[in-house]
Amino acid sequence: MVTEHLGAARTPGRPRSEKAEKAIIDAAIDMIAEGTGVAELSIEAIAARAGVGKTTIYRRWSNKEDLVVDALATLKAPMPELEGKSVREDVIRYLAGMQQETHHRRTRCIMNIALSESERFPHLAERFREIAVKPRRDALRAVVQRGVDSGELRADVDVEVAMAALTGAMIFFTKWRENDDELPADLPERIADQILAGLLP
Amino acid sequence: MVTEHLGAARTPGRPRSEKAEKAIIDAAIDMIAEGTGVAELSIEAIAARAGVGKTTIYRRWSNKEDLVVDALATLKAPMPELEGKSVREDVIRYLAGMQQETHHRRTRCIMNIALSESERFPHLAERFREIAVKPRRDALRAVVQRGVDSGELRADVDVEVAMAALTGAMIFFTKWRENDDELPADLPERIADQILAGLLP
Amino acid sequence: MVTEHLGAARTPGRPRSEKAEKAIIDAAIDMIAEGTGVAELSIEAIAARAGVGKTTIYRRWSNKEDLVVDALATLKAPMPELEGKSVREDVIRYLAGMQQETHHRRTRCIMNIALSESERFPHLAERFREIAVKPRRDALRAVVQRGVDSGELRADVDVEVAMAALTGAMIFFTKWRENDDELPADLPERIADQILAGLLP
Amino acid sequence: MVTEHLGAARTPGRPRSEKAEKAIIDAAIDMIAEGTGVAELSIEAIAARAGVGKTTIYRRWSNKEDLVVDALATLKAPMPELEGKSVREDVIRYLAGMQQETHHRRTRCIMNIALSESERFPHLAERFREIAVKPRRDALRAVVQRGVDSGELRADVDVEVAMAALTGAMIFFTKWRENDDELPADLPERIADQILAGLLP
DNA sequence: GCATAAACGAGACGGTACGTCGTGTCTTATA
DNA sequence: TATAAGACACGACGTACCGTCTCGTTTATGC
Repeated sequence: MVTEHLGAARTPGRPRSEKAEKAIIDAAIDMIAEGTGVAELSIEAIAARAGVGKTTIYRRWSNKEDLVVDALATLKAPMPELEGKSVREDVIRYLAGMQQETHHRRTRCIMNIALSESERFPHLAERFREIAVKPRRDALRAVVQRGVDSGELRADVDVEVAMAALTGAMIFFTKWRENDDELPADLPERIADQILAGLLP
Repeated sequence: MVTEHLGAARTPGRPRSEKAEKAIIDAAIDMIAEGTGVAELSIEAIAARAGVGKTTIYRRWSNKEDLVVDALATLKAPMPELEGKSVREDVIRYLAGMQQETHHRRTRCIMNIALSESERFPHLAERFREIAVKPRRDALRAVVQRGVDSGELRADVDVEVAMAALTGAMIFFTKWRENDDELPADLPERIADQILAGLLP
Repeated sequence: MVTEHLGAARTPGRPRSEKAEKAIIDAAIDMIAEGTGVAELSIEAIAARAGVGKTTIYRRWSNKEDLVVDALATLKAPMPELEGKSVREDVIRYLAGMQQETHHRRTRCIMNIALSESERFPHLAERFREIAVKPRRDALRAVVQRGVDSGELRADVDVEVAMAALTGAMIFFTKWRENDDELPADLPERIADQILAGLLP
Repeated sequence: MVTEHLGAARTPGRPRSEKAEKAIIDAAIDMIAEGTGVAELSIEAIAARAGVGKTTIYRRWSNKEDLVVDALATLKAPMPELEGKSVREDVIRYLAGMQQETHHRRTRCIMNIALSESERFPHLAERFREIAVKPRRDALRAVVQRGVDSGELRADVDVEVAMAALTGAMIFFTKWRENDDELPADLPERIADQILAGLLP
């Protein structure tokens, strides 16, 4: 890469079509967003939808998984702004962001895929963590750490455990709630306040 | 069943073989435990492994999901005893139970299946919640409620949120930890203490 | 076969569908008769035309060639009656039969296939010889031999060479004539008479 | 072409490479000689074998058949000398030539291709007739005609039928003999004598 | 000598057919 | 009536070539 301007090697033959690549990824994302599971995704269908020969897909990705990984990578995960005045405010905003994401069809599907296929498609899961989970985690960690540093939170707070409790609680409600009722609107506040305050009298 | 000895109506023809049924379910469980995802589970393979015709499977279950549901039902989820002297002790024991389950290959696979396929196989998820999640949830709820009633915990504790925080934190570590290092042995204590104490000074 | 009534082995499972088999062979024959060469014959197309899964074809024949062999076998080649009063009359009738066969679309196609694909599909050629060529050859040999025996032909006639000359001459006109003009109607007589009479003065 | 010496327009750009052309034809011939049927001949393989791009082939020939036609044209068919003293001698020499050709691997393959693919590749067949069949046919016709003119043969001999009988008989033995035994060495004599003498007493 | 322009190798492109596998249904003989 | 065995129509798999289409490079001339 560094030496490219010095006459770096150029592969001979016709270069791969970026248009085709985009069409393939778009088709895959659309189908996933429409509810097709990764396992149900057929290369044949993606090719047909993208108006592309199957070979053009196999030339780029040897697995369905690799394709989906690349597809996921194109999805920019919008991040909530967490520059609030207090830890409580930021945490609530963060949790509210999580809660809201379950409403957007596209985000929800992608997230579900990422979460639910992780066991079977480890590459996929890892990549998802990298592009979607990690930035959020880092943002939340910064919020908590800032609280510890400023004295807003206790000095002996275990940052990782605190993050796990906050995030885990919301995920728990989102994914394993017992009925399909809408989540209460004040859930972020309730989670934040309770974890901040603790359970002890 | 109960009235059978009274000469009640008996369906004519050859009765279904319990042996076959057991063989099918065993085969399915084994394959899942060996890492085969529900989607990858092929009826053909189950039949071959169980030494059974495919018809014999389809006669009993109309689809793969129903089969897996029944297979799951045969797995008795051992519950930790939560009759400890304090809320803290019980919570730690509960979390430790969760953590340990991730070590047993079989339990882990089953749990992963149940968790990860929930989106695509809703019946399966529901059934799993019923036989595996609910009893635990109830047990934990009882522990927390007991704490509230006894004054060991604050009176205004939101029991559901507390449960979500405790369970969610552990799941978070179990499923979304950043590296594959062994979980620290004192994780249950750390989670319990932090959530009990809260984050505020 | 002979001992079948004594309790011969019966393969378990659903027996192969004769209807499907017939549909496949019919489809193949039709496509060949319509001018599709053996090499151009696609299993996919045969299956579609026969309303049959590809597997059903592959289950029966491992090669396209084997399929065509069996297809050919179902074609009964009608034989001319050769019970005439003289060798000359029988020979002319025989040659006229050959000439006529080139007019019937179906017969012609089959024959062409058989002849033209023989190099690449040896099984096919062998089978064709067996069911189509040999009976005719035998019939002609009988005619010539009868002539020798009866004194109608010379005693020192080389029967095989005589047959080759007669049949070969007609094939030569049929397949390698220089233009596509219709063959003259009196060709059988001309060939027969000339070969019977010889070239010497 | 005609005006070239007048300084006519010369096509600009790089001229076609004769080397490439030769390499392509050689590759094609080799593959045919090795037993590959025309239908099995893949342009891809020819290009690879010739070390040439596929475009270079398609630029010269619009289809496989045209390529093979040109390939065949490069094969000079050696003709037997037929300047013998008698018709009998020349005919025997001619037939012996046919018989021998079936021994040379290369000749045999080419001939087989030409014969067997004629139905499906009409251009090919026509060209083959032109470069390989017609000269021989003409030579044989001259021999027979010479016999008729000189009185060595009967005046009323049908030259075309005589040629068909002679050539056809040999082809018949060559291509449709019942077993794979070696052809008898005296076959040319036997055919010639029998056809010259006729079958009648 | 240097621009022009076609031919060149390489290889990607949209397709079609390949032969295999798994689906869920069906059809046998046997229990 | 249930069973095992296995055939059935269907549809997706991943591969091989098809004939076409870019690429960057090479190789002849004509200015």
